Amino acid sequence: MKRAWSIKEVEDGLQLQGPPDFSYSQNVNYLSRSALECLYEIEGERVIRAIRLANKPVLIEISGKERLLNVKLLTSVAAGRSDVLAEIAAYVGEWFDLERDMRPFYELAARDPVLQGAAKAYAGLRVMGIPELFEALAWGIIGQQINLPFAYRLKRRLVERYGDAAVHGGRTYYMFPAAEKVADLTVGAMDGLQLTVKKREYLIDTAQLIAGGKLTKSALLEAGSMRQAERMLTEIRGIGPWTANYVLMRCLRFADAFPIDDVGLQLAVKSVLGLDRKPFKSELVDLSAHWRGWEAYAVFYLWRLLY
DNA sequence: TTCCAGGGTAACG
DNA sequence: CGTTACCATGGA
Repeated sequence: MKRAWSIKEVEDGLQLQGPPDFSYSQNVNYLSRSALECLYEIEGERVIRAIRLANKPVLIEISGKERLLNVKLLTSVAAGRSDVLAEIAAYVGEWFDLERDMRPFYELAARDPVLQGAAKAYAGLRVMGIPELFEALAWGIIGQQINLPFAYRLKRRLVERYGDAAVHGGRTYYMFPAAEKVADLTVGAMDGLQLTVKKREYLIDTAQLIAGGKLTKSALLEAGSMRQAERMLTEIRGIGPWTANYVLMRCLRFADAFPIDDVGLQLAVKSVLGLDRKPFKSELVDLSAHWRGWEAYAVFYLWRLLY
């Protein structure tokens, strides 16, 4: 199968050429949106993070310009360097959404009064992904019904207590905790994180499903349809429509995933349309009829107006 | 104190 | 199936 982007091995890592309608700086600007993020470090337009390969952290540093991404390998790899680089390329490709052809979205957005402003302002932005399923689900669960700065604080506490890390240049780079690690925790052990008891239960239950192989990305992708995958997720206690669609959007990359009940979406639409109240769900249903097939990108671009 | 934040469950028609 | 209480936690 032909990719819309290309991979080249170079001396210190990889050089990726992104697809059309991809802007490195737009996506890095998105990554910079919160100073509270704890899973990567941004310096100027360079991004450094640890990713999990064979359950061990490998450090990469990404830089780039326009459609180009340079991925520098900071961890020394003795054997199987090409295999490691291939896995890194796959991760970065998923993270930066390099596979998607976004032209249909931009055509649709240019004609849409709600989307056209954001689509123009952030042209080249992708739905930045969360490739690891447990990280995506956990981040969704953590973020339920709390404001974003607090959600970041909760994530940081969890990550610093249970996440594996790599040290480089005197700094510590954490990975999100492995599902296997959280699967073995108890509600009591998770005291002091400021997570509600319910959320702790949801996190542990979800971790156990993933660690036990009962919930996987491939099972969700092969569910047959987005609706089927959504059903698989919402059958899990603690994962409702919002969390399911959030994960389908950012991890499984369904372009038609749609967390319609999202407060951020409501606030963005309120702002764009100059309403004096949040839109009713029925209004969002009507507005989003124009977004069909691209709801996830519509939401992501609207969120970008806020954060 | 009240209201809100990138919701979810359970009970009830 | 759609509605409606009720829940949980910190911040403004």
